[in-house]
Amino acid sequence: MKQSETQSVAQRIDFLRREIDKHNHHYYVEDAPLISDAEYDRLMSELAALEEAHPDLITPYSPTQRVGAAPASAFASVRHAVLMRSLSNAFDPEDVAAFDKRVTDALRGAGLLPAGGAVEYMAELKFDGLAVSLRYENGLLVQAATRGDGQTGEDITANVRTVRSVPLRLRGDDVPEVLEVRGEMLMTRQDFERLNEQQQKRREKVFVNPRNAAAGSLRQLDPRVTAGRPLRFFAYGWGEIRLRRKGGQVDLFQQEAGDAAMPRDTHSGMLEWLAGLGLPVSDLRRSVRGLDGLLAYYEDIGKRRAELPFEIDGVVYKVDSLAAQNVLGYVARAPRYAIAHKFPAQEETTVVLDIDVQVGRTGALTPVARLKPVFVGGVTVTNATLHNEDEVRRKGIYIGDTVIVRRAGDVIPEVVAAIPELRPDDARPFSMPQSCPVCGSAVERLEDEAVTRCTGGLFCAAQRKQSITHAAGRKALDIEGLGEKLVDQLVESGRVKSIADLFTLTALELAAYERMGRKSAENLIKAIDQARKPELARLLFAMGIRHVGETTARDLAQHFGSLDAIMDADEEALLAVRDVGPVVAGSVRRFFSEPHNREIVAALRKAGVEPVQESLPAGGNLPLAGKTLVLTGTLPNWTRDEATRHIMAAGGKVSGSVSRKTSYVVAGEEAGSKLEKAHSLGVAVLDEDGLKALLGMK
DNA sequence: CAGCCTCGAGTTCT
DNA sequence: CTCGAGGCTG
Repeated sequence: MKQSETQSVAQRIDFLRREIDKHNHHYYVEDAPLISDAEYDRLMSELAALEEAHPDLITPYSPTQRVGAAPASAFASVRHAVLMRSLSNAFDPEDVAAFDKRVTDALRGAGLLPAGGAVEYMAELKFDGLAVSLRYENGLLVQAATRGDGQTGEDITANVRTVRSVPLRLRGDDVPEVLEVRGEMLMTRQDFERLNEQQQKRREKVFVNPRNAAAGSLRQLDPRVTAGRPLRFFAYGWGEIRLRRKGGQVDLFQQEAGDAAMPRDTHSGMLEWLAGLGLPVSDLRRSVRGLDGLLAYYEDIGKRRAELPFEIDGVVYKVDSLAAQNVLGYVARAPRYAIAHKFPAQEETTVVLDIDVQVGRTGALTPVARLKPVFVGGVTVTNATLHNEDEVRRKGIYIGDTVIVRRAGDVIPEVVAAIPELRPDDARPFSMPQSCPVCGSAVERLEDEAVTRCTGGLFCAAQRKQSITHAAGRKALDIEGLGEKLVDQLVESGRVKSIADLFTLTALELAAYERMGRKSAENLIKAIDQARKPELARLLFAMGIRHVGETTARDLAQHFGSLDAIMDADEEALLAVRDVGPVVAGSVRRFFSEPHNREIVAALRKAGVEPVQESLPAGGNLPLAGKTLVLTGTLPNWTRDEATRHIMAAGGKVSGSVSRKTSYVVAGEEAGSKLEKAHSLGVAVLDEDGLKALLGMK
């Protein structure tokens, strides 16, 4: 091969590497790709082909060489040139106030802060991932290590090289001779879920949370496995830094923050400097002033926590001036110039004391974990549903196990997984009882169904109680004052056997029950009396027919117009209703062919209960006709029901789940997964004002 | 027949 | 809110 040709191949290879590095940076660090994935792939394959033809030109810093090393048998240990410290924690505003006061006093004492002046801080996210240290020499990534005990960590260079947001080469001409970057490895929630789906398909280990997934991925002995894991990196600090003067001479050697001649003189400036070298730095960092600034940042991030693509467990405050940091120094292993302000944990471990079985309105037996009380997500959790038998098995939960409990974006606590390593010898597996724990009737579990049911029907006190509570509910007959406790008494005394019996109660009679004064008894009778003219749809829903919920009840009421018509409808007539198939039709048919249920209807009528037909929304040009909306989070002024009423009055439909067919998602405060889904499907998102505007109310 | 879209049912804590 | 399951659509 001729000299000039080799020369031009080398030039082309070099050009391709620089191009690919650039596009990597825009894609993974700036989050703003300049070219399509296909174009990127073309560059990569051209480079790979050239390198294959000219193996002598391959260097370890080529983008094709991210997966280089062969599987290792163990991780070597690495001594950090500069200690990797931990942070002290603040759990409430008082802790933060104490921190700010300590800092303010110390800096005033040192003459670095005028009297009355507030401290400048840099506030940033506290990522819930793994702390790592990256060492660059002359701009090239030479080593990556876990935090370990802060002094010594494990060498995970081969794995970290596969992470695309970690540059193998720093950008720019003026790279330091040595730079140790400190930061966090993590996985986004979306990537975590995708990975788990994949793992499940391959019948491999499913991870409990993004943090564990990130940790597990970095601890792979085979870097090829790590390469398939979608890890991200964010830089937030540094260890050793050696800059060079023009001409290549080393200018300074930095170990501790605040030494005289760092590349920048503030923490925020340092992070910008790191970003300038091509390292990913979160753009949710802010410069703030004084205690108020710190707490405002905490609040702001807390609100946005659910919509962040990755998990955080708090925020971190650092005194911004490096000179001030230096004055403040360190206590034990933690700097005095910084503190982590933690959010209430969203995940905790606790112990399953027992697994009880509850019986629902339809007879469904639900296992419920009784937990050792644990504070998670801002509340103390003592119970958590385990849904059904299969779920308990799938999660491998034994009574006595230590388990991970989560209270994620939503409200309802969930047992995520058991930790089998902590299982005591006397732990015992859970099994569904053979008979109903309330009435003793046999239980059955139909093939292809996940739930086990009590066959006792209304003979079962649990089912009687639950069906009456259901009928009194806000979306059914809306009888205020008929709570669970009172229903328990009424059913246990035998006075109330069905919803019809409610309408024969007298105030005098009621006053005899526990915790029922004369006044509240009279109020309840008034509430019951108001329920004598229910909308047909509400009455139908109140009856608790299997497979007939709020929506189906409304559809049936609208289609048939009267209770008699529905009671007498045959299967064929029922199937003509939209969204009613054989299962629902059969269920309605069976319910009303049951003499017992027809008796209840007769008794209701005798007690003066007569359904009224609801009025349909007026025609004309309704602004939301044909639109489907989904509500999530808490709106500033309207309750969920109020918003629903307004939307329905405008001809719109309100649905519970977001799909491509959703016209708008109306998001309020603390919106959860539905908002995320709306973003990922590209569905338009409104706030309350936006909704009002659509309704023509603004 | 598969895949999508909804609905129903059960649940926690203050 | 989430899961399971019913019903409809391509």
